[in-house]
Amino acid sequence: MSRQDETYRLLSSLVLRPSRRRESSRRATLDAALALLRADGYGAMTIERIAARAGVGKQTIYRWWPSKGAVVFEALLEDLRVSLTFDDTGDLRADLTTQVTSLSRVFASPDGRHMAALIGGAQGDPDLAQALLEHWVRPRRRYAMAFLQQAKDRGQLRPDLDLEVGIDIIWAPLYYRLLLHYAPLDEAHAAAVVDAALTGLAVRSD
Amino acid sequence: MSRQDETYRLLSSLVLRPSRRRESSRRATLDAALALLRADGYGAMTIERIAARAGVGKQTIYRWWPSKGAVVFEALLEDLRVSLTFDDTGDLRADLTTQVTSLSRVFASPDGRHMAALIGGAQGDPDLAQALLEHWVRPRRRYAMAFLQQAKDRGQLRPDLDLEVGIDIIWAPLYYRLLLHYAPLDEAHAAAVVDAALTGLAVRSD
Amino acid sequence: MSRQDETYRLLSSLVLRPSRRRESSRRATLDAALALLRADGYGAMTIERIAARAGVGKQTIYRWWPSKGAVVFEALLEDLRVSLTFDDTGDLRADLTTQVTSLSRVFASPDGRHMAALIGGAQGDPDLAQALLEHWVRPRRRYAMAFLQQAKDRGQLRPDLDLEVGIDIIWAPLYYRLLLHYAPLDEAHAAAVVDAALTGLAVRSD
Amino acid sequence: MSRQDETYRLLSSLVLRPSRRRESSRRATLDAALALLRADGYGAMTIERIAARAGVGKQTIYRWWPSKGAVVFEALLEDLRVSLTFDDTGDLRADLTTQVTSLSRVFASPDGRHMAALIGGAQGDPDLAQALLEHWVRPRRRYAMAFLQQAKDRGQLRPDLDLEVGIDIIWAPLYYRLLLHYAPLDEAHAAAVVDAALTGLAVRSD
DNA sequence: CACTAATCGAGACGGTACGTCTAGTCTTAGA
DNA sequence: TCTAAGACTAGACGTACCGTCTCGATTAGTG
Repeated sequence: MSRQDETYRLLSSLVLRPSRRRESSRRATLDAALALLRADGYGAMTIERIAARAGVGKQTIYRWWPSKGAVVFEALLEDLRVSLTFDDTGDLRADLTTQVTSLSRVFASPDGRHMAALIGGAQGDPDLAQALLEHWVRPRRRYAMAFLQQAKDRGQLRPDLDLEVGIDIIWAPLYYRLLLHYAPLDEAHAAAVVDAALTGLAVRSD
Repeated sequence: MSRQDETYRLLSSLVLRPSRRRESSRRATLDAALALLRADGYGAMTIERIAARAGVGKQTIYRWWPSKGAVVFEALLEDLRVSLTFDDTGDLRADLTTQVTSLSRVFASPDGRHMAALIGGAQGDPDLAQALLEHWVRPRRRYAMAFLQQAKDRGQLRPDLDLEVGIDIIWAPLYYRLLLHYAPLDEAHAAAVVDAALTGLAVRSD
Repeated sequence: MSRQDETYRLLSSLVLRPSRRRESSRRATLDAALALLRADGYGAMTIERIAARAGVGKQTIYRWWPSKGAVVFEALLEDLRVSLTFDDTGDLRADLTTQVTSLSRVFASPDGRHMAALIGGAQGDPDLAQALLEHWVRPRRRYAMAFLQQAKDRGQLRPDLDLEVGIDIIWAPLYYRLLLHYAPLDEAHAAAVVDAALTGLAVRSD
Repeated sequence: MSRQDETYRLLSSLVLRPSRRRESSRRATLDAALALLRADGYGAMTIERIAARAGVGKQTIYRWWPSKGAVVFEALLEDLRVSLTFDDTGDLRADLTTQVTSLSRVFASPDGRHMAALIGGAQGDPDLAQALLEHWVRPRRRYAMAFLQQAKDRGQLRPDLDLEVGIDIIWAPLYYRLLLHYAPLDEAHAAAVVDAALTGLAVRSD
């Protein structure tokens, strides 16, 4: 390849980006990925099989996604459409419980296992980890942060509270149970977590 | 052979079972696994390489461990020796902070990445998941439970508190940060989590 | 995809089949097989080692040959190029002796051991047996048959003779000595066999 | 071990040789070998399986036989008991035909495939080759030689005939057909071979 | 008749190769 | 030019046997 070709290619990929990417191949790939995920589970999937089922060349997948996890995550995310937004009724405890319960239900469903597998896969796949952070973790925390900030502004939360830590305390237990299989995820647990987080474990010393 | 002999033979083969497992092979395998883990990371390891480095037949590994993850976990656990026990000075907040900080330090160290990889691997490896639950999660929670129960008995915790939920709220954030890579694990975070969990997020309504 | 397209696709895959087999891999495989055969002998060879020496993936070998024996036989046959054709000088005894001696020399050479190993291997490898029959036994017998038929037409052979049996009697002793290691193969033996076969063992009763 | 001990040991092993070999183990091994040969064929057998079926330690087999082939050959030979002796009625052609047909029948039976497998195995197993030569080939040829010598003495065979070559010509075709699978072995073929060998292929030139 | 050493069954061991699978790259024909 | 198809190198998978090596538990023959 000549120097000029190279330059052109670089420019076009960054700037012009005609993006001859064929939408039909993208769709077929994601559909196949989702179908295989639901049928066989994350571990049993391979890029080879996704390509075969999608009627798409392997190269086409490697061209547009950095790893198996990235394909599967995109497919699952597109399908999952878990609500990000909070109802803000003013009843802090109720609104939080609604939100936490909603995620808990997803985690308890078959798709919960797939999320777990993806988080698991991300431990050895930086691209997937990146995608997960960007398209799952950060948006969720952003909305939660806004919600809690409003509650704080209304004086419903301790004024000295670090909201990042608050989010950790409320949501981390769901991920813990999802990934450690210590005990099942259910609505009672979700509600109890919100309750304990808001009230605190310690007796009131004042 | 007499009937009695036969019975004896059967019993001895089932019950006494001298288990001719050779300790030297076990040691070599675990040492090799640990060395490779530290050198290349969990993802880059293979049973083949563990066997080669240990100077052990692959079959010998497959004979005694159900999966790569199980070998690595046993090796890491043996080496880690993270303290399980709590100092119980009576100062609940201080004791919890000490304990949580200690685990946080492990998670922040290189071995934290290995623990993350193992928890990740457990999502697709039931044997590893089982081992993790049995030899990591449950013992830790058992000690934490005893500790919190004593605090509760002393009247330091809310009498209506579900201690399982309490443990979740205190420790889950560490696993969350370990696995989701949202933000680094450090001592300040550990202390803030303990603090928020004990005090609660909400303003005191009374 | 239209119905016609589908039909075309099916037909082209079955009939046209461009066979994208890469000649360079075929060559490297056969060369490596021959080199290993000559160096270590048939028994000590493995598909693994052929692949390694050829710089070829194992799968590529398994894709195109049904067994180790089939690869080795193809390699040896390509290299051996034993003459099939007969000089037909009209002197039946001399021509046969020339031909039998020629094969006897091959059998007495190092390649003879390899042929023996291949015939041995064919006893438990139907694919190799098939290849041996198709590319060694049958062509040889076809030429021998044509030669003997001409001699018979010229009145040099008994008119009631079953030529298949005639071929057996002349050539089988070479295979017998090759495989049973009863006594060495040499030119004197080859000539004696031709002589005895033509003349017969019995005294002439007329 | 002292020098004297060593000497004693050597002597006793060579001379006294109490041979504590347990006949029951030998029997069980050979029976198991034969059963597996008949059930699965030579290629599918392993020393491991023979030992397991015989209820015998692998070491015991390795102690007394040099290779799988040697065990199987001993087992088959013990069971086969093909007649070695010739009826000598004076009718040379008839007696030979009887004998050749008898071996042809064995080769055409399932045990023929096993003999073929053993001859095949002998190509890569010197111990088996040795056993085959000693206990199959040589005894057979010895008897044939004696028989043909008598015929020669009676003036039924050409006085200048090399009897080794004569034996080759008569019996080799059976081995050829057994091992090359060119055409089936049947009684007609056996008779035709004897006939052609005795009479010769060529027209009588005198 | 007890002793003692070879033999036995069992099966773990270090190895090697098997045949399969998938990764990720490369080649080719066709749209 | 980009795609699908799929062949390619590479190498791990988990299994099967190899032949060697303990390990106690039988056996014989000997002392």
